[in-house]
Amino acid sequence: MDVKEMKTLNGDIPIHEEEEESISIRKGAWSYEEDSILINYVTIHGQGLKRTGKSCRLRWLNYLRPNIRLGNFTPGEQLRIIQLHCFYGNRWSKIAEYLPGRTDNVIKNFWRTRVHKLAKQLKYDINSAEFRDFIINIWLPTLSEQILASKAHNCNYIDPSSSDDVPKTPPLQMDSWAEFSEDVLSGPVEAHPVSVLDNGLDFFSSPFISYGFHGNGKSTQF
DNA sequence: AAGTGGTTCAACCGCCGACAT
DNA sequence: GATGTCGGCGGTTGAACCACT
Repeated sequence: MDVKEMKTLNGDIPIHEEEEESISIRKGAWSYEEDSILINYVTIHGQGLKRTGKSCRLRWLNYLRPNIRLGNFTPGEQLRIIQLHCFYGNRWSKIAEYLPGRTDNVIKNFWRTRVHKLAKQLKYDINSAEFRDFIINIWLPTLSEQILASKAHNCNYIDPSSSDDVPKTPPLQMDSWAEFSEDVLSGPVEAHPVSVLDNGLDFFSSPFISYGFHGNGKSTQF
């Protein structure tokens, strides 16, 4: 049973999600009314799933709750993740606060699959200065180009991560980051295929987040 | 078509801190 | 203060899927 279901069991009118956020979580001893609600629910629905509360919670948070965003990360989201990871490290839940509708789990998966894979294929240590330079000098500028191209291509799209409700991306502590303007980071963002760049990078070779890197005898995708 | 290896991502695990008793 | 419970977090696993031979 999810939180919203519990809140409507009393026969009250359904609670809007905005209101839901403002309702404080009760702790401590259960009241008679709460016991009644729980008994009624189990009477109607049975004890239900052979799942732990922890498992149910995870399923709800990562997949079922309203406003969850599924699907591939946009260039803007990727840019923000990379930027935020430089600031917060592996604090995935913190990073997720800046990406509405995205969970810490999917961000973690993105980092561990796409980014680690890229580092491995380029034969860089994920924490090395060389890989950091690659990100700053090649990957991020390319993402920025894609974002700007998307802006030009689709003026009506609004990037959810740029809404006023989302915390601003924290300041980065590397000089190179200053080169990336707020204009790039705050504008509308959507993935669009981008043509081959003149430096030999072939980005967006698939409709999903998949890039090719050809150079120095290395060929990879991330 | 079948086998194999690589990739993705949802789910699980273990730890830790907060809180109630 | 001691103990137990629970939620949140980051790390890890494994099933499903995909690409290639």
